[in-house]
Amino acid sequence: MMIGIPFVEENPVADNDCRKNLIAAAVPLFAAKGLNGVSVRELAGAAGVNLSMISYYFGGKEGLYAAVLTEQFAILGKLEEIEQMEVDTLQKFELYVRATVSRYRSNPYLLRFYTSELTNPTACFETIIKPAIRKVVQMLLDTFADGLSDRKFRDDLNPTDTVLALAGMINFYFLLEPATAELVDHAPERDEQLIRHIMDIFTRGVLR
Amino acid sequence: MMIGIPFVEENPVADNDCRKNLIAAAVPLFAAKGLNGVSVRELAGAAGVNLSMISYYFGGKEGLYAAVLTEQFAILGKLEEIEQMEVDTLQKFELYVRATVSRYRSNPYLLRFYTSELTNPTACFETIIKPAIRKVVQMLLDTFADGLSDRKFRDDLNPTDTVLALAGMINFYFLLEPATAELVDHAPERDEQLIRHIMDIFTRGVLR
DNA sequence: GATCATCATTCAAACGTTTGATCAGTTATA
DNA sequence: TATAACTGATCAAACGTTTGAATGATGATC
Repeated sequence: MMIGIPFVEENPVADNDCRKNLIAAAVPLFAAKGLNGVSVRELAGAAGVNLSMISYYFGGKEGLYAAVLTEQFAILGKLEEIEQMEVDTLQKFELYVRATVSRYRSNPYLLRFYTSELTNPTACFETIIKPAIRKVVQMLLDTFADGLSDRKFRDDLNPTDTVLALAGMINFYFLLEPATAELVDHAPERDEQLIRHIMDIFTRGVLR
Repeated sequence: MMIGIPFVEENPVADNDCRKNLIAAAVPLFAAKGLNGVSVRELAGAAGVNLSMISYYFGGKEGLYAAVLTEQFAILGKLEEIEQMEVDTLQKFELYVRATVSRYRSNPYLLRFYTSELTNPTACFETIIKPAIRKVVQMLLDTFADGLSDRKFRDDLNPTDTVLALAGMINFYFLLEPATAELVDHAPERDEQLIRHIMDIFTRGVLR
């Protein structure tokens, strides 16, 4: 009988191919079809392992999904460091935009999980996604407050409207890609121009 | 034997309670859990009709889903009229933002279908969602071109970056609501302020 | 050094349940 | 009475999970 989920190595000493392969194969599948859109047989088949390994290592399909999301969202923690950096307040916003772009470029599946959980939340939403997002928004709000107290930013703007506007400009660009691929050039080569334009609009909007 | 889908009244002369109830019940369920997250029994139960009515009226679960999406996205067609209106170019953008806000307020499920299809596209994506989105983006691009040729807008901005920035600001605000409800005030009473701030940032960004 | 017990791991097979779809049959309508 | 609307029962297929056996490596015991 299966009692619990077996040990999880913190240090990657033991490779655990089976476990590793399952997560690697699950990422693109869950990202494309969602938790309910993929079967355990499809997951096991793509990973090249026996389907009972999902229950063995993750306690079930939802456990594997949670493991995937945990791995995907770990990278969001890096954003918190931005506020502590010793650069101009406005440059912190640009760092956020740049970090967001490079995150989506280096991990093409993150945004799918992000919006999938926002739209059709699973059990993971409250435990993993919501806290991660709130940390980022809080960081942006604090950064805005810094710029306000330094008398760099206009004081007639609502902080949340402002930072969500910035986050919206950059996130929505990537979200819309599947629908506007033929209409809009989403090539990575254009990222620098995109960042400049977004920061341009934002800067004119918030500066005194 | 079931041969095909029965007649679909264009004019709502016959009420067709069964069909109507199914769509009405399916909207919140599909919006919350996605196509694969709801069973036909759950749908029929919520509508208070027999399970086989789904196949009878819509040819199956996916048919009901398509009917829901068609109904939800029909309202997007209204946006096309904006470009033809005889108002200032910048005011057209504000009309777009206002229409978007009021659309999400009057139909709280639309955004879920919108982003759900963008993230985990079903068969409906290519036929219903993609064309609808592209029409809106095209309308915004044309509006921007008008402002450019009138020498009202800066000519050093990329049109697509600009209009997607505007669309992102307003859409992302609603998308993020489930995650930031405790952090950000999303009350409809604040909508007017939100619109003003977004248009404020956008106007400063694009005007010469 | 050989034997044994123990352990995590992996497997094929089967589990019971739920799925979406369909059927023949019944009621309602016109 | 003919057609449309609807019902309860039933279907095969797919679902996620569990089972018990097989495997191979590890360490202790004699």
